[in-house]
Amino acid sequence: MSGRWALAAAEDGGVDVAPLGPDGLPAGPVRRESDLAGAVRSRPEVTRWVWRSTADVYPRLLATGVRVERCYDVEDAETLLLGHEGRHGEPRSAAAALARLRGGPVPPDPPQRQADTGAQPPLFEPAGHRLPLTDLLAVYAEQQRRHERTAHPDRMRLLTATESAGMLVAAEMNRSGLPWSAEVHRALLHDLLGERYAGGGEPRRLAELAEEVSAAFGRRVRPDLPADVVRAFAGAGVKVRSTRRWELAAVDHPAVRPLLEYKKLYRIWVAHGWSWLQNWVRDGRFRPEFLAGGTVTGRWVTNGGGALQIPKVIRRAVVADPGWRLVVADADQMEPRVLAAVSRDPGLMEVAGRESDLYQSVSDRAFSGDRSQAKLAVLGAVYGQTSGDGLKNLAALRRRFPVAVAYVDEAARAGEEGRLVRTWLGRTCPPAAGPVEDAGEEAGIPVGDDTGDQADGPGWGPGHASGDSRARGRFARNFVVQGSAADWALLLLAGLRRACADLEAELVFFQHDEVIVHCPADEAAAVVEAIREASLLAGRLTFGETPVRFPFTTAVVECYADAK
DNA sequence: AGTTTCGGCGCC
DNA sequence: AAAGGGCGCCGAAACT
Repeated sequence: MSGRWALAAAEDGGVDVAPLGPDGLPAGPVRRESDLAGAVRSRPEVTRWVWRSTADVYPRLLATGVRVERCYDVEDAETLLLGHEGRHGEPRSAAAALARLRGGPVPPDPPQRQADTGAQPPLFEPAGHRLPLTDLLAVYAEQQRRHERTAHPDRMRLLTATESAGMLVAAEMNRSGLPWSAEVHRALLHDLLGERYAGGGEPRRLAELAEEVSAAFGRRVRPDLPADVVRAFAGAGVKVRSTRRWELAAVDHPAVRPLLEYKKLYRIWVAHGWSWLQNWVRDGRFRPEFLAGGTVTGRWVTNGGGALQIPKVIRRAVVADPGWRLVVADADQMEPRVLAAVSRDPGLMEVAGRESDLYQSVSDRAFSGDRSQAKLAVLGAVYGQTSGDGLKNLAALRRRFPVAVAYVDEAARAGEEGRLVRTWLGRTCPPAAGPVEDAGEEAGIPVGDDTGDQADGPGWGPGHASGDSRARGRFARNFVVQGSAADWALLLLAGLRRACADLEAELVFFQHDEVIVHCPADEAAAVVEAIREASLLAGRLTFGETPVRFPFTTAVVECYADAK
């Protein structure tokens, strides 16, 4: 008997397992086993494990060297199904799902698990999370039925399956870590920042730049304090509203150059300096915690170490093991290609059907030759740009690719009106997503008038198209593209993971549209080919048959910094 | 003293 | 040239 089995913690510390039939219903008696890893290891014929939570179960399996082919994560599916049903806020635990099914009081979700830096609790599925296997299966069966009630059941099934695959990948990457040379990193820091001084103060180079800034102003100024910098410029007769880089860059003053240099290096120092190295790198690996599906759009997030924001200059420290390579693969112009696939705009699909530079092609067709303007216009359409250069070319874009622009416009309208918006596979954006009613809303006030924009009181109460609803429109506009891109990227990851299972190669990094595989040098060519095949398959599985292609720029390197 | 928000910037 | 989407991180500032 192959196929699906289900698994749940038993109250005695053991584990219950049961085979499932093709209909998802139990196809045999529940068996009690004493040990989780043994129960899984002894059933290599199982192709999909149904369990409550991958984050609880899978790290324990990996710790004993057991991997699984596929899984179905009931609580993750519950989250996606609730969202699709427009019930985002409801508790998402399996216990809550069971209570809704049985009509009992729905328990609130237990507090979020801490990032597991320490030892794991002795039992998986601690009290409060655990659900007996028969109850878990009742929830699972109901979820199957709920899939059928969605707008596109086949896509929704694909979505929950691929999110579950993403959870497996994340757990495996958390275990493997990203190869990291502390030695290279230290040398890099020394080159950039100079010596560290005792007492934890600024390193030499930062101290020197701070001196230069102060000298330029003729008084002591701390460049890391925005308020101090704004005051200093005011004292020098220069009005700046903030100390953002682009605003300072336009100012003609001798303090600007050292100030901008300071800010760049300061950033390295505080975010990726010596203490970062101390905290996050051990035994030649950087180990952040990847969280699959950590955002509403489906993009991943990481806990710790800013793993998705590694500055380019620091990537010099990502170095393959001796005799191994890093295969770095980056999807080319992912967003417009995804827009082509979801909107089915004939012109944009044709352009996206070529592997050559899409922005250049758009530029050739819609404008007259300027690639950077085409890129700005496309991204502006996706992000909901409201001014600037991108807007000027939006009209041309609209003429040449009317269906594509209408697609994101409609999403924006839906968002403004509080309607649900979905990705291609059915991940659903909460109706009030985006900036709700928090402060920092004066973004709608034009530059040049800094009078009391908070002295409004009854001025603009609830109602009409506020900056708030426009912000939700931009959020929804972006959601359908960014989220559908995340759908596709998950399929890609799942396919690549499967190919790597036959090799020594491991997935070690994933950042929205970029993956890194660490592999023996003689496997690199096979990995490159696997990426190509996974991309083809992911495009077809996610979006159906379209002419759209998703080419990758792939590099086989020993050091991440050499990839671009 | 401890906790939350802000400003700025890193990545996509 | 510079109002766009998603995040995390850090120290300072602003709170309780």
